[in-house]
Amino acid sequence: MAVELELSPKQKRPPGEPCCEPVVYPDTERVEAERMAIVAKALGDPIRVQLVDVLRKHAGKVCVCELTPLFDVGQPTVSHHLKVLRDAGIVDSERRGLWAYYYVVPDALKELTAWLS
Amino acid sequence: MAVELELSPKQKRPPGEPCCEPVVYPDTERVEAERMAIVAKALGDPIRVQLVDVLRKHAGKVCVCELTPLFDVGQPTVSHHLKVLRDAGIVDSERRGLWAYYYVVPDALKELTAWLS
DNA sequence: CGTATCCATTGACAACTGACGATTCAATCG
DNA sequence: CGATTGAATCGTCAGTTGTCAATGGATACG
Repeated sequence: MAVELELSPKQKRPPGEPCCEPVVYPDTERVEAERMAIVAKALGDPIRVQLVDVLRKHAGKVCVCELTPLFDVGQPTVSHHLKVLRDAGIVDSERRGLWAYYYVVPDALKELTAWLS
Repeated sequence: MAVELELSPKQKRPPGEPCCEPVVYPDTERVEAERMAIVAKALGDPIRVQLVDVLRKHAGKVCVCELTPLFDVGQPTVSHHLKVLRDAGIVDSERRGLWAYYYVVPDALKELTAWLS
């Protein structure tokens, strides 16, 4: 890894000129990067990482009342974190009677995983 | 996917008792979740995602002066984003003369990728 | 009906973020 | 030396985030 690349001038450039010519950047990447960032940002909190972890390990729908006592924060805060995950499309919920069941949206993390690899 | 799981009571619970018994949560997960969140948080910005993308595609060390013109933000802001990535252990830099070269730390994204899969 | 329960929402607050302009620092060149 | 350049740092500012206490809404039970 860490292959040495020969890039641009990099040495003895006459003053008055800019350093390097800008690397072209495909515009399609920009939209893709935005999606990655949204998902990654939603995972940028330990509680939300654990929430996703629990939901995945249960491989089904989990009641909020089971998630709340897992953390040292109040119920509204857990509800807030679940909303962040839902807004990012990572999880979704289903109300059944008095309870709300959350589950990981299949393939929601697929794109980010693919990009990371 | 989305297997239905039989969980706890969930129906006709006598008032006065808590809803569900809390699910046990291994403490080792907590430290792991913290590391995931740190990396994910660092990737939670489109510019930083693109920075990592460019650095990876170049498969080597890239001068900051080549990165700056790629974005619609000033040089100090790009420098700030690079610092965030470096603090998260995702990239590292090497100064050679007047220029700074950045590169993706090998296996820096390995743990997050493994967790996502 | 009234009450209890689960969950979401609101408002408030301190802390953090991303952006900029200005400055600083180190290294190179004349 | 003095001037220039690449890059980092500093201050500042608006916007966002994580948390809580309090409230609200819907459903179930008696």
